[in-house]
Amino acid sequence: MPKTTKSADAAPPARIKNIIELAKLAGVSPGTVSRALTGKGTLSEKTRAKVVELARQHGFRLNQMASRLRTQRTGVVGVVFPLGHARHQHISDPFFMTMLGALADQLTESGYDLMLSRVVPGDGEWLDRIVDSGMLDGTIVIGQSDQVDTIERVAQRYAPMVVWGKVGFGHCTVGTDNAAGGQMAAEHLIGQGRRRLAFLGDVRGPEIADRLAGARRAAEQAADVTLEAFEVSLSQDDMQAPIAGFVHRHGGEIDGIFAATDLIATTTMRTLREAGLRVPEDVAVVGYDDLPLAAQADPPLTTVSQNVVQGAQALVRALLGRIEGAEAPSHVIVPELVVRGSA
Amino acid sequence: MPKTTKSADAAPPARIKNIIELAKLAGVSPGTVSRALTGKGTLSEKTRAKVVELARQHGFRLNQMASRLRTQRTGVVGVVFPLGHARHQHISDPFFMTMLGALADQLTESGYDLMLSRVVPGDGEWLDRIVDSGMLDGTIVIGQSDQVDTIERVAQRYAPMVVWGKVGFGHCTVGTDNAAGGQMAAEHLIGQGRRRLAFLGDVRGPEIADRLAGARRAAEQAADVTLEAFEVSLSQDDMQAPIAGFVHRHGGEIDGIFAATDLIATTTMRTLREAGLRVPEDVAVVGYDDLPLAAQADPPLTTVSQNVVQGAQALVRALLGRIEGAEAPSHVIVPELVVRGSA
DNA sequence: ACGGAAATAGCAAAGGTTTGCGAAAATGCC
DNA sequence: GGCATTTTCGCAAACCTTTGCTATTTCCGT
Repeated sequence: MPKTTKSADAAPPARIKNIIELAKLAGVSPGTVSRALTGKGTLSEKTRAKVVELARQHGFRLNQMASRLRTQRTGVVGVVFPLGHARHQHISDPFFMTMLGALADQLTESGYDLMLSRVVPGDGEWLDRIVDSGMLDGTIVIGQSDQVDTIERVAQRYAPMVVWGKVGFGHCTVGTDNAAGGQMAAEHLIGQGRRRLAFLGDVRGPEIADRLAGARRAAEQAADVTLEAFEVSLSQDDMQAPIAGFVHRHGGEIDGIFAATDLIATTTMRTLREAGLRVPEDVAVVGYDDLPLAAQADPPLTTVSQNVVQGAQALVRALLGRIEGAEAPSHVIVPELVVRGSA
Repeated sequence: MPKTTKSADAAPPARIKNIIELAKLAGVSPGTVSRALTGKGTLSEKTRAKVVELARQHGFRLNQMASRLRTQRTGVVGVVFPLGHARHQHISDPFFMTMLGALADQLTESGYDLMLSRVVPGDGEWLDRIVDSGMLDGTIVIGQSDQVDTIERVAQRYAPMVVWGKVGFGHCTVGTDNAAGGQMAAEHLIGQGRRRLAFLGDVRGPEIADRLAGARRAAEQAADVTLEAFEVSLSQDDMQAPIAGFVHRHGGEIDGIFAATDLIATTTMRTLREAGLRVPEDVAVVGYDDLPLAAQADPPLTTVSQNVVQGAQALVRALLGRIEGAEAPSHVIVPELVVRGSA
């Protein structure tokens, strides 16, 4: 029977696969190993040190799946991007990616991991599947799309969920005041002397509808200003054609554009330029979101800032509160107009 | 004893919480319920339909945590971004975000969920903790940073892991030929008549070091071309100061810049412009990555494309192969120079 | 209607950890 | 040293599902 040498870091004899094997090795019970490794419960310092050291030597780590099953707590927050309308919108959509980055920074700092869950739109059960998966301590939904009913229904019975989007539904929401933001955008265009405005976007999402409503209000309050809305998909792949069509048919008639998102705005600016129209001289353009790409655009895009970082903070704070069982209220972020070169 | 009415969709009497309760309700055994709901094993169509219908009525879904514990298969792939050097680099780094978006699209299409795991750099155990968490079927590491040793060690014992970065280590890697890309960038600058070149980046990551090496090779092959390297952090927060210092001290001397990343390139262009230097007339700038922001920059950035989408495809394909137990080899992507306005 | 083959479903162990309860051991005090 | 108190640790149930094995039922052909 070969004696294991005691030389430091000799190859560990065999890989320990669970708490029971380690317990046997340490001469204690599995429960004690658990207490030593999780730091919960009370244990003598000597025993704890022995177990921890043994675990280190053998590279043993607790099986998370089992812990989580037992404790009913996962340390994972799900982030979902419903694609009700705009089916082609990818997860790589710039707004979602920006929000996701901010959320990831916030969540990891709070000790949570982040899971991007697959969303199969089409049936009304997608959100139920996610929240009932048993994998998540909480869920963050980015954007209501045309799924308000589903979200509302699930929120009835599932507390740890926070939604980014239009505030005012039954579920806990964080978002900017889209109507106010839309109004600011239109008022800025009007203040620059623009009189024939166009709105580009897809109003099936309630946030977008509010932006248009705000802009309408501004247009009505001003004298001799017209505002016409054109349907443009929010998805990068599908917006090209309607924008080209719009520029082709109406490019010469209008002098101010309010785009529902920065992505629509920058794409439109490029299309306008290709059509020989100058921004902002011939047509002024205002976007919405203030993504990093807005500042990088040429000319730099004037846009309504949603302040994504602040939004992510508010989302995470509200969600953590709800996970603890608190009654986190909805939260409205005041939008802010960022004036750059495009209008 | 109240009899439950049979009216369609009457409020479900009580929430079913596990397979056992449902089994009791259906008058079958738990095992049968499992077979009915997972579709595995063999079962009469009648029994299956009855159980599935009952589950639907009560909104019951299997507890994923328990299934996963039992089957030892999670359907989740971890994505990690090691921050060895460049501690301040956030998860919201544009390259990482772009890659993450492409990976998310790929993985969700293959039926996997994606988990962003928290990385506490500092000790050599961060990767062990992630792969041993028992939560993941596989792991994708984005960038080697200065953690090659750790990655190498873990790869020895943990097969389902694929790394984005420099190809040529022991672990399975997908990445562009950084030396070739660096050479292309420098050759382009030289071809434009530039003679006094600067490289901006942090060579502690092997990918970046290769880019510099490739550029060096190009400079040496040309007559009377100088190339000097300056250390600039890859992190958005920390690159400002060194770039400003570089422009201040050397802005007038050099006529061509090869930036290690698009982010460094665009930041440098902005700083140059603020210093009164014109791009590309006074100084030509070439980036690396070809992120979306490169096309949006002003002037549009000439850069070496890493083709992130193709890279994500290759990563996912290799990983899925390895999860199945296959021997997926490393894969080199040929970089491509994208000439735009900046050089 | 009967024998045998095939289909169906139940039983119970396994997957690995956590934790309330109680027993044993250690400590403190006189 | 003896008793009361506190600390420490083991036991076993619980978390919920999956699956190999086997017993039972169904079906088919004759």
